[in-house]
Amino acid sequence: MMITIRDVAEKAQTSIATVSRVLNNLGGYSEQKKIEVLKAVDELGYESNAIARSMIVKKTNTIGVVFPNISSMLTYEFLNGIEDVTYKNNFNVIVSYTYSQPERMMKALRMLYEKRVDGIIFTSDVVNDEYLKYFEKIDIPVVFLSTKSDNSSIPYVKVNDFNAAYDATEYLIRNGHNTIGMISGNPEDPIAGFPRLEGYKSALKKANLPIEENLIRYGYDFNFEDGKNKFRELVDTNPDMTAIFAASDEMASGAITAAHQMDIEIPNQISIMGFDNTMIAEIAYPALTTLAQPLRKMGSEAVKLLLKNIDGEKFENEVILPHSIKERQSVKKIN
Amino acid sequence: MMITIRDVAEKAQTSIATVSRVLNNLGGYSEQKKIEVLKAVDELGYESNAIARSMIVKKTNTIGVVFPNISSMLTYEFLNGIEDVTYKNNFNVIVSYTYSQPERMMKALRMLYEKRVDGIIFTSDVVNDEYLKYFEKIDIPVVFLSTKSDNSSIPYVKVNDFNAAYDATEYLIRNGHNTIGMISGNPEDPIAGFPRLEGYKSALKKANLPIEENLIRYGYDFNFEDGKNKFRELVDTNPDMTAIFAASDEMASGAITAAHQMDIEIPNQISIMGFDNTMIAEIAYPALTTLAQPLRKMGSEAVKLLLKNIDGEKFENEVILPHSIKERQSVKKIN
DNA sequence: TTGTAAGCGTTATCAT
DNA sequence: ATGATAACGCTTACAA
Repeated sequence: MMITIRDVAEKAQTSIATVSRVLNNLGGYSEQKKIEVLKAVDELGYESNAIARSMIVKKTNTIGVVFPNISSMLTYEFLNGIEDVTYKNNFNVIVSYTYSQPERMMKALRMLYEKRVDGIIFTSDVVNDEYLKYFEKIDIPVVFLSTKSDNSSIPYVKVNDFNAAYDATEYLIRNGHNTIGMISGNPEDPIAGFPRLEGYKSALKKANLPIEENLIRYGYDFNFEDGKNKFRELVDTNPDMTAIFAASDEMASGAITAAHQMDIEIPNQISIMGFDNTMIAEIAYPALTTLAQPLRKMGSEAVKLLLKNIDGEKFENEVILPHSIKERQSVKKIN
Repeated sequence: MMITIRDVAEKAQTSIATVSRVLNNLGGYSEQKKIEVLKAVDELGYESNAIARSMIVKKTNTIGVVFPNISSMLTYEFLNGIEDVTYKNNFNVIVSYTYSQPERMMKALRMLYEKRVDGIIFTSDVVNDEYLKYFEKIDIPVVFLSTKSDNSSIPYVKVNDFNAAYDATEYLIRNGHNTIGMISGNPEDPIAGFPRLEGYKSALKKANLPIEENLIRYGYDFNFEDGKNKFRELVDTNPDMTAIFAASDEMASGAITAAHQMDIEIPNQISIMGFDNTMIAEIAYPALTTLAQPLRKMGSEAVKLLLKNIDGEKFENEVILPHSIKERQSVKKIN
């Protein structure tokens, strides 16, 4: 049935030990043996069994990645960045979607541990104590991607969300806006919610602009629908508002769609600034000026960090990647 | 270090066989023993090692999914549909992106085989003989998702792309358009290219409309940029054209963006019809009327088919899912 | 009901 | 340079 190292050894008239040696380039065999073994491998079409190997070497060359229910685009970009470097390092990646449900997360984590993945990338979700305790228990390298926890020394890679939101807001101010609304995500979200909200407020304060609660609306999922609804609310109650900063491109594009429906011209009447710089920003009309996160790079850096950890090398306990402002057409410069 | 079934047996004062039995609910032990074992498991925090189990039972409860470089949105929807049912069935999924490069595909396939996945979902890519030969060799259940091969009896799940494109074009005709351009993908693509093109032509023919090569443009990646460029070409050389059918939402949204730049009103001057019904269709402005594929469902059906195959149950060798037309605002009815 | 022991397909240790 | 053989952590006959 399945061709094993034994079949190869037999065909090459040698022992399984020698076959293993040549297959793993360990040396300690004659050139002659090597040729015979390789020939047998080729003729039999033998391919080694990583499961059996894993048992011995205690390494599966597989990592797990858990995603909550975040934007499809974010997921895609992260995953691509991740897969790019795992591929180069001969690792595979198991993905799980958890929809931010703790039971689902725990089951996913347990399955990953059962399969003895060498490491885990935990993405964009809030980190609770149950997860941390489990990470501690299973003692597998973990890195947080676009999230972090103050109760843990697990390394993370992200942008500085506070600074990013500050810069985005400051960009609007610099371009002549002084009544700026915000479509925030869930303010309880310790990454994409609270810090971005605070960054917005901080930029306002720095410019001596008042912080009005009425100019702030809270979505809960950073999604298109939220953006649409919150835009309407914002416009209905803030006639003087000239710009809106949305905490995600999806929300920003929802806002733009709502604007079209309300016959409000973007950016002439109201400017909109997004966050993320996913493909959505380009597709929206007008195309979104947005705060760009290096999403793919965040993914690949997370894996690099994880692999260092797995290999027992020294690794950073935080990597903050630079953000930038991508100018397109959704913000009017009114200087 | 690692807690094994041995530790549990020792602590529970019994044999590893009995521990295994209660862990797997095999019966053949006293209630008393069961309690003791479970207690030991709990106290030690034992979690079984799927790798070791896989060696014996020759099943990893893992499937592999290979994606080419198709649209991020398609990938996301497929993967979600897939993961939904694997999760329910206690399977994990390993994803690989191949960028449609045969060497990369072969490496990915080999890695999946090395890890002894129980099945493979092969998505949206053209199937060459090398792949087919490898599938035959490794003798692992495979299902094609949104692709197929005439040289193979490997089962597939997809929509009927010819009919779908026919219906999309017929919809435009029915709504009063008679000079209809097409932004096709690569016509060599046996799934999203050729059949959709033929469906378009067939609908034209059926309505006694001429098929003009000048009304057809070929992108190569079904992407946004292609859509932009091909729209311009089409408009520049076809003053009478009132509608365009694009073979993907991404191309359609590219067309819309180009239209905005050229000050062409959609749908008043030109109607645009997309294909896929991804989130992009909703974000575009005007929102895309498009031919909807049940993407998530396609993913989940593919897994169901695969799992049946893995479990040795009877399975269909093709499942064609129904498509539909999702009306939004990008097509004008000029009756 | 329970335990002993033989694998599963590798790698790694130890002789030779 | 080579080959036996003992792990690895489980499941599963087979005995008792």
